[in-house]
Amino acid sequence: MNEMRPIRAKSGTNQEGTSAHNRRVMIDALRLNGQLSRADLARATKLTKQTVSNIIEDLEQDGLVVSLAAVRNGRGQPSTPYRLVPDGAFAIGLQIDRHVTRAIAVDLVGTVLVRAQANLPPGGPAHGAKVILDLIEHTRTELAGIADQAEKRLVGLGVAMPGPFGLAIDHDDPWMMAAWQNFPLLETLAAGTGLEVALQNDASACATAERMVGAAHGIDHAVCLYIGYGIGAGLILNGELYAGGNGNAGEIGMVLLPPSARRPAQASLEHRASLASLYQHLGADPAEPGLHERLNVLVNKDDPAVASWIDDAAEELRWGVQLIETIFDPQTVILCSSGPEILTRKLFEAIPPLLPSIADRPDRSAPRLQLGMTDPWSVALGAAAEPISRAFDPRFSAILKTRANAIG
Amino acid sequence: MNEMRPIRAKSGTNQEGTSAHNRRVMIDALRLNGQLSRADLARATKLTKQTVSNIIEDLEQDGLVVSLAAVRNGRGQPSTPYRLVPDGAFAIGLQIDRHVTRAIAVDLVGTVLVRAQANLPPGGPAHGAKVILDLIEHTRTELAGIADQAEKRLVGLGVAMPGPFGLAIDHDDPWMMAAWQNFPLLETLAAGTGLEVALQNDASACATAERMVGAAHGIDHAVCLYIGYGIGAGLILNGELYAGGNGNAGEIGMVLLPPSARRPAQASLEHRASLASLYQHLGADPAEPGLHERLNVLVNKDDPAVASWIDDAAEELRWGVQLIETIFDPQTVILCSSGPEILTRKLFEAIPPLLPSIADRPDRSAPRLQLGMTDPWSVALGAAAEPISRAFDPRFSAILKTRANAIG
DNA sequence: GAAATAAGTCAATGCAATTGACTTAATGAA
DNA sequence: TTCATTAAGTCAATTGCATTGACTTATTTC
Repeated sequence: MNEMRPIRAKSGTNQEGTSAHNRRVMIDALRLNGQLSRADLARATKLTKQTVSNIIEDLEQDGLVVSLAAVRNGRGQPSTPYRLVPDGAFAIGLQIDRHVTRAIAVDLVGTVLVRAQANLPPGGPAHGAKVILDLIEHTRTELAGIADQAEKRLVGLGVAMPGPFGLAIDHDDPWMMAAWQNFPLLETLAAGTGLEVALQNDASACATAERMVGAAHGIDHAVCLYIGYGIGAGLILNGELYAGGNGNAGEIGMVLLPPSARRPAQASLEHRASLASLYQHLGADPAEPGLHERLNVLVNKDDPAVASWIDDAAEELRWGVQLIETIFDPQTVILCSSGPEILTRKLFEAIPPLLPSIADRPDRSAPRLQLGMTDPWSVALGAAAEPISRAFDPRFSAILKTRANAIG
Repeated sequence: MNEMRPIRAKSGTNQEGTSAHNRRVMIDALRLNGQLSRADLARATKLTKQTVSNIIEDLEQDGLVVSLAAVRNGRGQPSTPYRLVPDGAFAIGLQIDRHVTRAIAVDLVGTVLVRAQANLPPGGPAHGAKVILDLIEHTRTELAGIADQAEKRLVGLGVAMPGPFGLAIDHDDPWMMAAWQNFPLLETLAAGTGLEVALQNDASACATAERMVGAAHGIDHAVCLYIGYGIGAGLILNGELYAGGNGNAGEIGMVLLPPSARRPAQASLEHRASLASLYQHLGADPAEPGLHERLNVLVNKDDPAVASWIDDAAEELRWGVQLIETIFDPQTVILCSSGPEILTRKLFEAIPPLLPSIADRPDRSAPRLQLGMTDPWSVALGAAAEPISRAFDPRFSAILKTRANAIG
């Protein structure tokens, strides 16, 4: 056939794909249920006992699962439960923010083993790249000191930074977030660390974290409403993170208010409910050292300026929640923030009553809105969770062949 | 283990799943590329020539593909292209609207073979159910007259009706759309037809149609902005229709306008840009016989009332497009409507200039907004396309085991 | 004509899940 | 105590689909 035009098609699969999927399903089941016997796994995955036995044996050999003491459950031979081995795999997560960068090392079950932080000098990647590589190196060394075989079991490096990605940019700030986007960051990090590198925006990272160890654990349809310097939504759809056609899905902060709102043209949600808007409201410089702590104090003592911002922001977010519910029909919405915990909590408390929406249904199980992780490190945690998820979670792409065979 | 608490886990897979997936990949590739040789398929799917040969032989035996005349392409043995056989499978689609119901029969490639329509009497399912079953029966009979083996190759019945689904409802209209929702429609239809039945809302159906034979053909991230009696968005995410946690994702018409808009509380997009709003604007009764044609005439002669509605609606939709782009980051947005073609076209022309959004990127290929199918039957077509898609498109769920084995 | 190139087939192999019988270890009833 | 019952888990053989490597066929190029 005409070799000129590219042929569009999905990949096929083979027994390797089958096997890979089944291994992932086992790991996923153990992650969700804590501990399960081989018989449990066989029932839950609809595979045969024998198949499960083989796979579990394999996973045990690979150091990913271990057996626990046998338990009697009535008649019949006692079962031997298995659970995940935390030290079975590790990943490093990197958060790049405006003036700070954080690195985290996690294990297979999402426990944080190392935290490290560094200030990013103004001037963008020209100066920042080395700081980041050093930070990763430092994290990696610390991890190697704590966990045996950590290097061998390192599955990748996840990176989170503010989006959106890939746009033509006409303005920039002293920290040059825009410059970071044009910088070949992934390539630099891959070359500098020798690890597989993947990028997501900070709201997605938050959602990834919530899915591994937080409120979205085991939930297939959840949206994280993330309030950072900007605002974004991290989307868990069909049990997987959804990034959109260009990795920018969920940039809810850039939604313009409707034309009839009689607002200054092109006002966006971000303008009234992000930390940036709070800093502006307070007349604070986002780069001010110790701002986070000062903010913490202000919120604690019920500073009126902060309180009035909370009222305004909560009103906007109330609408944002309704928007998310209406558009995504998730099982739950999770509020996350990189701000001080108390601020997030107060914001969370100020949002109700929620507006009527399709989420207001009689058969709900999860709450419409819940508080997510309030740790400012949760974005970095999500960054670290991504490689773990990519390596071990069941997903369509994992069954597909990635390369053709020698013979054809 | 404790049998009491249910174990959450995904299904495993086996060789059946592999084989099923690979068959679907072949069909998908032929659908997307028109015609391909076995060698083409092997390269595109990354499977071996032999595997492809076996599968194609199977598919040919099953009457799903046929070979065409061999073509010479330079050196080497000429290749034998294959294409899908339209008569390889059929499906029936049913659209239930307020006062009318439509049925369509399509073949494997989405060609419409039968159209049938009936008025729905007021009074909801009590009276309507029989009308619908008769309409389906009629469509089926006609199809059997046209296509050989149609009954044997009928893969299912797709149903489309206005959402949202599953809410507690406190008001209703004479056509009792709400009553339809509480009625065990799927069960009734499954029992009455003996077919597999699936339900989607009308915006989703439109997206399904656009994906099979329209502007979303071969595009993995697309959103249909559908203007019917209400407004909705049909979501194609990662190449599959996304329905949300409860089948209500994309109910964009129910998005409330932000609080700061100084509007009557709880105004929604639907109030100004749906056909319902147009009927109200014109003081027309939606149930008026021949309304569609009258509207057609009005639009054609540039009726000022219609024109002013178009202006208003276009302004709202301009915002709606920006909202969709910002939230889903699709490759393209497709405007669909169940109204008269000219109305849809005028609306489409009135929407630009589009608002700035993340979709406004330097590396675009598809237009940000395009006109979809303007046929009022496209919802019914989408309903019919769903069973075809479910039976033949590659998707994650298709590889998973659905039942455990005898032995275990 | 002969070499090169590509499509497609043949027969054997490989591999992961399946099958059915079997073993082990508990409970509960006689 | 004994023995049937129930359930977990193993063993060895089988199945079924993709793969492998050699081979055939048909065309172009030199």
